[in-house]
Amino acid sequence: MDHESAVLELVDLIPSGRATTYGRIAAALGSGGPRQVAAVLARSGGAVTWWRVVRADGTLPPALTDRARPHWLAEGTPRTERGLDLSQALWDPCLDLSPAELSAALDGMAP
DNA sequence: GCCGTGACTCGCA
DNA sequence: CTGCGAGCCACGG
Repeated sequence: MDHESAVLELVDLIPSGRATTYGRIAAALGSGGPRQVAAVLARSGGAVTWWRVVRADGTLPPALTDRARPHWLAEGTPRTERGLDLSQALWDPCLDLSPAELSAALDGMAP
């Protein structure tokens, strides 16, 4: 299990209609930082549900917001004008994921 | 193995 | 409210 796969796997576990941030994922992994999560998603090229991962303020760069909006609408994700309403949509792996699921996704990455 | 890069974050002006 | 700067660290060259 490497860091990259763990990121992709964790992103894949985000429930429909919810979202999390680059930072929360990084925190759940216990290693790397937000930029690494972003780098992995960028490289994955749409092979995962990347639209459920947003910045700490609930927005994405404009180009990505345009592509993500249809998904948010289809999934009923709580939105604001600029992006997502994280006070309602936020899904934190550490809190909303069962320990078993979390450890399965990390597969021994976090201490 | 060193080096530039970036879909980030946070504090401060 | 907006903007800037420094810290961040795995990935690919």
